[in-house]
Amino acid sequence: MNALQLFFKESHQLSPDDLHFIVNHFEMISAPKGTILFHEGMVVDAVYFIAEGVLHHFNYNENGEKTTLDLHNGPCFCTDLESFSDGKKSEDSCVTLTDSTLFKLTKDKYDALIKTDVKWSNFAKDIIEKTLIKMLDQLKTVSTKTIEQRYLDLVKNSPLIIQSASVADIASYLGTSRETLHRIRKKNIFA
Amino acid sequence: MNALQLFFKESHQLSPDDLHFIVNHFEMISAPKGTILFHEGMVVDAVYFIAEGVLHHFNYNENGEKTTLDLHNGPCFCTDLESFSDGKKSEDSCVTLTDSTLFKLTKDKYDALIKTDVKWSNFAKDIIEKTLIKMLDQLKTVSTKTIEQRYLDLVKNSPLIIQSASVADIASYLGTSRETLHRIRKKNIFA
DNA sequence: TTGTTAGTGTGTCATTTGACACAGTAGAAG
DNA sequence: CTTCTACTGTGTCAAATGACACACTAACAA
Repeated sequence: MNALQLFFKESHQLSPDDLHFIVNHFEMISAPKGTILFHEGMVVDAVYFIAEGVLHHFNYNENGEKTTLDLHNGPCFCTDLESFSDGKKSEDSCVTLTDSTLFKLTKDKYDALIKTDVKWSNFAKDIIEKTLIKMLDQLKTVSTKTIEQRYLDLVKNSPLIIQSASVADIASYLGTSRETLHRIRKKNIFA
Repeated sequence: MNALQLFFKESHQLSPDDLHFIVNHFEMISAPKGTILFHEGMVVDAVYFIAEGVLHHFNYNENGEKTTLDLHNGPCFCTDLESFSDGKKSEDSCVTLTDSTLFKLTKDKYDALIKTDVKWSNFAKDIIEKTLIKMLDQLKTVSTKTIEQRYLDLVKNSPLIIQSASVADIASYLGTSRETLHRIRKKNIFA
């Protein structure tokens, strides 16, 4: 049983047949470090399930400065939803920071799946809803906790991200400068 | 035709019958300034459509400090999704800052609606998806733009929020102190 | 009227932060 | 091995920020 099946089995009650049916719509991809899932200017026509690996989701602001939007650590889904959903050109890019195992679901197959059965429409709704709850929580965390607290949480909960991403990218993710993150790290050598 | 019908008509293609059917599940509420939609500790068993009015969505962190999570300005939906979806006790509170017109959909009716027809399941999925895209954009804005830029955007796009919320609450929403927001306002008297 | 309360405007000051500069290091490529 | 490149570590300093303090105003109740 692969990571995708395990994820679906634990998060939703699906019969073995349903599990098999849904997983067969995904294509497994072994993506070495440095693989570009999508980049600025392209239409993102797939959603990826990250079974294993760390991914860097970023964009460039109007001054050409790189901003880290997210550091994904599987298992979780990853796409540019606005591009995937509306067919717009993406403003973001996403690259693997470690060798990764991904499962790709193309938009064609996704759309077909949604139309097949109420069950799959509700399935998609639940996944989107869970993602929204996660994002709302992230927004709450950003406005409530200090950068130091968030860094320590990251060290505790996602050591793989700390290992794989550069200080500059982590600093950008936390919304501070490379130097300030360095001060925080020096202060918390024990962590 | 009321604001809810107008919103649904513009955001989704619905037949007049469908429009009538869905809107009839909502209850219209005239909520004077100071009305509490939900508060910390209660299970939020309804989703609200804000037809008109400004609402303050906030919580208290572990130090007992009030943090503004959102300042809603209709037309838009408002609930504590995690509480509504999972039946958990809410950590947040939501209060009207102006006399408001709301449309309330209880969880019972929502659940029944979802089961009725694929159409309503997909309808809910689309609304949740749009909300998620909005939240992702908000998260991007928070990490990309300066507080001053965000304040000026707020003045430009949501003058009602600026008029209705206190300086302290807006500062908290932007992630800064009352005093720093005051400096920004002094610097931009023209705005 | 007089308190009372909540919110605003503003000055001072210590602290934090970001920007800049540069040395050190590790890994890749020749 | 040497060179190149990217990243890390670190010091200095000016600027931004938050905390504190207090006067002022408006709304409301006694």
